[in-house]
Amino acid sequence: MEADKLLRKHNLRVTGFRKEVLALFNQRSAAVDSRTIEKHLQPADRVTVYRTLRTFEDSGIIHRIPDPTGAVKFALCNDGCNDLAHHHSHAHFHCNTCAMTICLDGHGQMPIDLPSGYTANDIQTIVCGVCAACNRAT
Amino acid sequence: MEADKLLRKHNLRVTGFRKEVLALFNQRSAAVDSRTIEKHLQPADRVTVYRTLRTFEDSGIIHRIPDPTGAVKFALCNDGCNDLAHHHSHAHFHCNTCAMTICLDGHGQMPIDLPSGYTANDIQTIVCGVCAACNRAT
DNA sequence: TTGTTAATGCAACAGTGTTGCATGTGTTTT
DNA sequence: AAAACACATGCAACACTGTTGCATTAACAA
Ligand SMILES: [Mn+2]
Ligand SMILES: [Mn+2]
Ligand SMILES: [Zn+2]
Ligand SMILES: [Zn+2]
Repeated sequence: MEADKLLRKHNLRVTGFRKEVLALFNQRSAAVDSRTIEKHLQPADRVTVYRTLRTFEDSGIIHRIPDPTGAVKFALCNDGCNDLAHHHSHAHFHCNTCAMTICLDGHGQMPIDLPSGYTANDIQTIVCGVCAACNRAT
Repeated sequence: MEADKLLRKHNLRVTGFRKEVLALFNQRSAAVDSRTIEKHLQPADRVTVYRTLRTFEDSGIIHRIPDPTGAVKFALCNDGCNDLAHHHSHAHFHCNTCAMTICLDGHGQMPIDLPSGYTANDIQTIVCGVCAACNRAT
């Protein structure tokens, strides 16, 4: 979606920086971390990057993807997410070689037995392995 | 397993600090983070805590459990893990209320379709919700 | 018991993310 | 179009997590 429309739809002010961040998300197929935004949108203040990411996440524009190394990345939400709730049921893939992370759309979750008294809100699955590019390079 | 035997089995020197860390893991059913070890085993040097955790992880004594908030916790490996490889196929539960994390043993993983050329080594599943204690407290 | 090797403690540092506050900009109202 | 308002940004300072180098101490083998 057009950056202007997307921001207005989520009741956010349309600023140059936010449009640039959205453009960066759109031109990348992989998930993006704050450092990448900071470097790519020079000169970008680290604080502004973090606040923008938090605003986008709180508004339902992007979702947070922690990878198994402890790093945190973000990707655009497909649709239907807003300030009230995110609803994703997709897994993520993390490449152990190049650290790239992508969303894996289109498959459900296996039911999981929980101990008595426990309730589940959300199930997050991270598949770790080697991506196509890194497999070819081997 | 006895701390001494466990350490020797993994070719690690038996030190007081390592035995105390293992005792802490044994007396807790939930996963443990570095901060907890540091506070509980006063006076414990932060660097020593991190190096001990890394050594234990590299040796196959504990495994790393990143939770969706970005925090990292650790839990004892059941068995069969060593310095060459960890083999776990269990999910983890993270309580959104009290931030407690536990291992969920005894169930497999659903097969996941990957894009062409991608290969998977490991699948990590994190179930987020509310634990029994927090549900009762509501 | 002696010597070798590894573990620990301390200091300093890097990276990530946060807060307070002043200033600038987008949006709405008049 | 101008003014007023609310919010976004930039800067400085800080907290937290984790790492590295180096000197000292402790484990263990000979
Ligand atoms: Mn995703
Ligand atoms: Mn586990
Ligand atoms: Zn890769
Ligand atoms: Zn809880």
